[in-house]
Amino acid sequence: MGTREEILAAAARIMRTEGYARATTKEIARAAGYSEAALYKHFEDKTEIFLRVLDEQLPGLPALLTRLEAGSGDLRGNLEELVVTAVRFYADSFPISASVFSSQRLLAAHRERLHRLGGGGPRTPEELLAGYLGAEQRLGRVAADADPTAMARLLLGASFQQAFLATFSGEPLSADGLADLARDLVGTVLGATPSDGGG
Amino acid sequence: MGTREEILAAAARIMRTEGYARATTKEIARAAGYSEAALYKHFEDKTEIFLRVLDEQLPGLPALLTRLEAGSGDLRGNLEELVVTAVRFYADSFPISASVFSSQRLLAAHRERLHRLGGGGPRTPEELLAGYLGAEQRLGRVAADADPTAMARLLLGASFQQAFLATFSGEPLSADGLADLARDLVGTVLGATPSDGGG
DNA sequence: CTAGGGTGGGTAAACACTCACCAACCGTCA
DNA sequence: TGACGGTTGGTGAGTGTTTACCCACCCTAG
Repeated sequence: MGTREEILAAAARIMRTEGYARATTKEIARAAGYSEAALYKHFEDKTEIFLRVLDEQLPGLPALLTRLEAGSGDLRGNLEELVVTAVRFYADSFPISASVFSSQRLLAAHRERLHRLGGGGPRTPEELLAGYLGAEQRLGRVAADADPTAMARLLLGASFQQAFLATFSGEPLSADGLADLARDLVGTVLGATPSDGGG
Repeated sequence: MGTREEILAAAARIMRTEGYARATTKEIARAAGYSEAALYKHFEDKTEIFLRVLDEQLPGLPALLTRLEAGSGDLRGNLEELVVTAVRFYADSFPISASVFSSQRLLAAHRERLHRLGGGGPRTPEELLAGYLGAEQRLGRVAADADPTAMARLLLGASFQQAFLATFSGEPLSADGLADLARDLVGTVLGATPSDGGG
């Protein structure tokens, strides 16, 4: 890992654990094991560091989504695994995403970057999941009158909010709790709750 | 409006529009029309100002939720109105809630406050909505095998995330778009999509 | 010898917070 | 009525600290 990547990793670590306010140039340099001046050999300014963290240091939810293949595996199982992954992903990335709201300048810069990158490239998680559900629908594994976009929004939205609440309250996400949550959410969205519904 | 309330309103305004990073004591004082020293006549320190903003300056989603009465009105209509209100509420409060993540100190202080206030008092939106749905279920207006908690999490979660995405992208929430969203989400959660399903 | 990547030790500005002071209002008392 | 003193809520001008950022310099590989 080069110096540049060490700096970005340190910045991401601090933002996750201490919050944006503590992610000062001095703290980042110390955590990365370099001097403050070194930051400026690799980045224009502090804003660029944060934008790079957002671009390069967030784990990939889209990666899992593009692996979803209609018709393969168990639909319910696929969706439950997706919810578990999504909650973990959101819980991980939330403290960093939230810091974008710390400054209007950061927010504006990040919006512009997303616009430029998002033009013809990867689509949003919502669109990817809706696409998958639509394909399953065409295969007859999802009710014909269902609304794939609404289903995607409900599942990802609930994952997002549950991750937010967990991060907020500081309680760790247990594997069991996550599995229960995933089963209940997927069961409700697919329309038929299995008979052994848990708490 | 007393000085104290003017200060809180100014702080909330700045956090909403400029972000936490710009919400300095100097800026708050200037926006409120007082000197910096005046802030410290009314508040212990800056942290207290932000905690009070969170307590007193956020609009009330719980208020709408407690007005929901099982058996009255149209179930679908009630839920759609709730979704519209929830998206607006979350979009309003997001920039302020997000700033809690700016500092571990703020986050810890806010957690403790929530714990103390939440001990025997008002419950969370999720619990209130699940309670309402359970009551409707007992009245036969919601399918007997449905999971009220999962339904509440899906509806509020999707509202939360859609509000986040709108705030993030900077696009305003149109009344029509919100109504469509609410109809699709509620229709999917209740299990039967109306025949005239829109885009 | 040069160039890229590193550092110690700065700088000016911004930060949260405080101090001595003051004006206006209060009930009291003659 | 009106002088008196205390409390409340306000201020201008600071304080020391922390911030992002930079300069002069250095070390080493090619």
